Amino acid sequence: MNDARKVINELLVKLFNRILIIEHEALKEAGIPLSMNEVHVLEAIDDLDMSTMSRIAEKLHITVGSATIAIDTLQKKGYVNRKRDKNDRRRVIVELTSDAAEVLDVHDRFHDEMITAVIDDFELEENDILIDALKKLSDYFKA
Amino acid sequence: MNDARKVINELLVKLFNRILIIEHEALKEAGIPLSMNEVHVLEAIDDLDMSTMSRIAEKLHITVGSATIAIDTLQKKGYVNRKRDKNDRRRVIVELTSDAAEVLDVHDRFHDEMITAVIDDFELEENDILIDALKKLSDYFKA
DNA sequence: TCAATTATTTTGAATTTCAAAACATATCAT
DNA sequence: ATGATATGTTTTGAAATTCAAAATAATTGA
Repeated sequence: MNDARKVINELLVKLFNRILIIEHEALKEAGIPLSMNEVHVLEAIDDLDMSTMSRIAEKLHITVGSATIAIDTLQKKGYVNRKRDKNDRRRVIVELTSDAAEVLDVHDRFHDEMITAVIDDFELEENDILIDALKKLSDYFKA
Repeated sequence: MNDARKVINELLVKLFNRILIIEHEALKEAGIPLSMNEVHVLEAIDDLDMSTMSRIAEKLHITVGSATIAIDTLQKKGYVNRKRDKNDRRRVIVELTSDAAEVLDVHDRFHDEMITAVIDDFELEENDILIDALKKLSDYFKA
């Protein structure tokens, strides 16, 4: 296996786990009682237009039953509220509280710093090549 | 936020999860009764020289108690064996069975195909730039 | 209106996680 | 060599996380 393959594999296998662990420890130190899994639920809700239980479950690739339980504990912890959709009372809309917005802000800033650290040194042309490669990687998994 | 930042962030936030989901579904379809978490335990054991409980726990950033339980279920499923270290009988050495080796082979081939898909199109010079960028990303998290 | 569909929750079982206590073995100092 | 301390693993109890399947509730369409 040549150097390129080794480095890319190392990246895929280990880097992402390392990021998750670092983020998890940052939450712990900040006294935020959330797992990374729970932060990902908050992110999903933030991304969705109408964050119903089934859309949240679909986005996170979990069952709706699992979503119910995830939202239960986030609600107990004060990071989300449930409300019924007025047009279709079967639906539950999940909303983020201001506490959740704060957590997501911190999370966004973390990602921002991380990216800055990586791309600040690059020339514009090198940036293009990097983006090309990452897009290719990303596209490979969309298929 | 410019295009480079967006793509890199997208990659970090979503690509890894997508890979895990795809790998998990591949295991399911192959009838292998393991979660990705459990595969990562097998990988850790494979990587370690002397795979004692505490080394496995350290490598995976979990407590030794959690490692005990993880190894218990992998043992029940027939993917690992325990044996006592003869020089220090406090230590438990965990060994992979041939079933585990098979799972890791499939996992390795999956990663190989993935990498091939990404780098096949690149010129050698572009490869160097890509590796540079990925190393920078990786180094940032080693600190 | 009544059956079928859609949305969510509940249930029961298995895994995963932690911290702290319990247990076993080894090492070090006296 | 023996008693204290350190090291390695398991056990315990509690909370999260996951799934599949059953139960409940509301809507839609014939």
